[in-house]
Amino acid sequence: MATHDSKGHDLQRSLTLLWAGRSRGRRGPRPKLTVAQIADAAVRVADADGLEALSMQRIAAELGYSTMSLYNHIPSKDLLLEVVADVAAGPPPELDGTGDFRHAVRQWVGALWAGFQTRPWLLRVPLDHAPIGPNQLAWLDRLLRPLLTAGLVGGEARAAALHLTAVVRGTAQITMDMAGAQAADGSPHNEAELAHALAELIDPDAYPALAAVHAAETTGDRSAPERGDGRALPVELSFGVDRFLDGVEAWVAAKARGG
Amino acid sequence: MATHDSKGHDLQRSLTLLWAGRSRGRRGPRPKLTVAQIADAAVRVADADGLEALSMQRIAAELGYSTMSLYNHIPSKDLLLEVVADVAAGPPPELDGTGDFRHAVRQWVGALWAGFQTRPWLLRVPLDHAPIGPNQLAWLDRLLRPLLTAGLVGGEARAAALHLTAVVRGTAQITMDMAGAQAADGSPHNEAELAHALAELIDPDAYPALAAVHAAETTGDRSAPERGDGRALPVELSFGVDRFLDGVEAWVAAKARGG
DNA sequence: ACATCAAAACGTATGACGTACATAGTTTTA
DNA sequence: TAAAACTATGTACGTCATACGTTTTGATGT
Repeated sequence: MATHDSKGHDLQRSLTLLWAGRSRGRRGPRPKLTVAQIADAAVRVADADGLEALSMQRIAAELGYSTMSLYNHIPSKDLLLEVVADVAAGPPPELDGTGDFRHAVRQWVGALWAGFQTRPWLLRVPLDHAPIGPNQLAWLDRLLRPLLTAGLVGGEARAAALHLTAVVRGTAQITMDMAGAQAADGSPHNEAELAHALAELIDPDAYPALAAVHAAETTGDRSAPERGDGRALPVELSFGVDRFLDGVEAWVAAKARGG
Repeated sequence: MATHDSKGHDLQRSLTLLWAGRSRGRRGPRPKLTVAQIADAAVRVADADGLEALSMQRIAAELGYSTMSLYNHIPSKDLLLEVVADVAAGPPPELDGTGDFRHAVRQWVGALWAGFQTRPWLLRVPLDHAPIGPNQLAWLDRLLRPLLTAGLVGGEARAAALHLTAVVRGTAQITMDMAGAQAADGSPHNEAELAHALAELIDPDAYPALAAVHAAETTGDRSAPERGDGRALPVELSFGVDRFLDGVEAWVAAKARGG
């Protein structure tokens, strides 16, 4: 009854594992296999064949060890995945510190987006608590810097950072999975086929707004929502992020005026 | 070689399954078991014990059928999950059409957020392509309406809708998973413990901005980022969404002035 | 140099999973 | 009534995470 089966969620274990704070007992052979090596191998496997191919057996094979040897260094696959996610995230980009906070934020967004392009499987890693890995924290820190210099105070900056992180994550999940699909085999259900198939389902009575938008995009009326102020951002993100930054700027300005 | 193993991604199948366009052959016994029944049972299981408990055997047991019977109505578990996700999403909320687009958008955001609270497992369902289920489309349509009346044109409204959907999804994923953890067993690693444990890891040299924000929030300096203009939205969302809406409003106003 | 012994590595085993396949059963049409 | 078309079931296979018991290893205390 006490053990609700429930995944451990052992925060302590997660932390020590993520931060490599191994206690290293005194006796016995020094481990030739390390958590870092295991995580690296896992990243290699996921990069090659996706997250669903990332089995303990596969990782062990990659390293030339037996499956169960891995469990001498990590307590479970779930915990390993946390480490893997942090390792795969890598260090955050260096941003321009030249005062233009919009530019810096856009750089950060672009870098995170690019990361998800490079490793789509990162989006499939189930996250079981707020990010606490060294790299995850570094990414967060890098985003907070321009937000703070822009004039946001603690709580606001935190909220804005959450907003931006969520946008990139969510947008990537929603828009990107299609890409993986068409590459799979020769089946040509590209964007065109989907658009066509959908068009027949969108009953203008049931979905008036959707039909209107769809119609507008099919004809030449595509009033391009890109732009901003020039610097490159993926189309899926630019409009939303730019509007958000407009709002943040206005907020800061209003605060300054107000006192 | 041609079959890259790759999951089917059979768009046609997905569509006909999602839209219940069963061809219903002429001969043979009328099926007593339907896709809808299976999906409902699946939702029941996921609601009760989470997505990881959602096995074909479990669904079959729930319905009193053998495991393999399910495969007479659905081609694979992946496809079933698509249907389940759409069913579980349910119909979108009715929004105020009283001209206040901000209010309507906030209502929508709040409803989606509430949905993810009610069914956290929806966030774990892997999405393999853009939403094409009836309910998913209905949600999208409902969001597009206030955005269009606000003055956004086709592509902009689409981008804004994507932005908002992504924000809610992403924010829910990032902030919410913690909640499930503490409920599991008696282990008391609540927010407090995590905050404490983290505090020791946040080296101000390595993470200056993060440390600053953290410090500001620990002392009484919590300049609350909530507010907006009063209507209830979850704290995690309100600041970001309100800033975004500010930006959208300004954008529309600028367009109106510009011609 | 040698004995000690914790830790590393390995092999085997278990139970759950998705689903291919062959079979048996049932109802509608010809 | 016979055949066709479809549903339901049971068995079987391969893969998964991981518990457990055994063997191997090599740094430490003597």
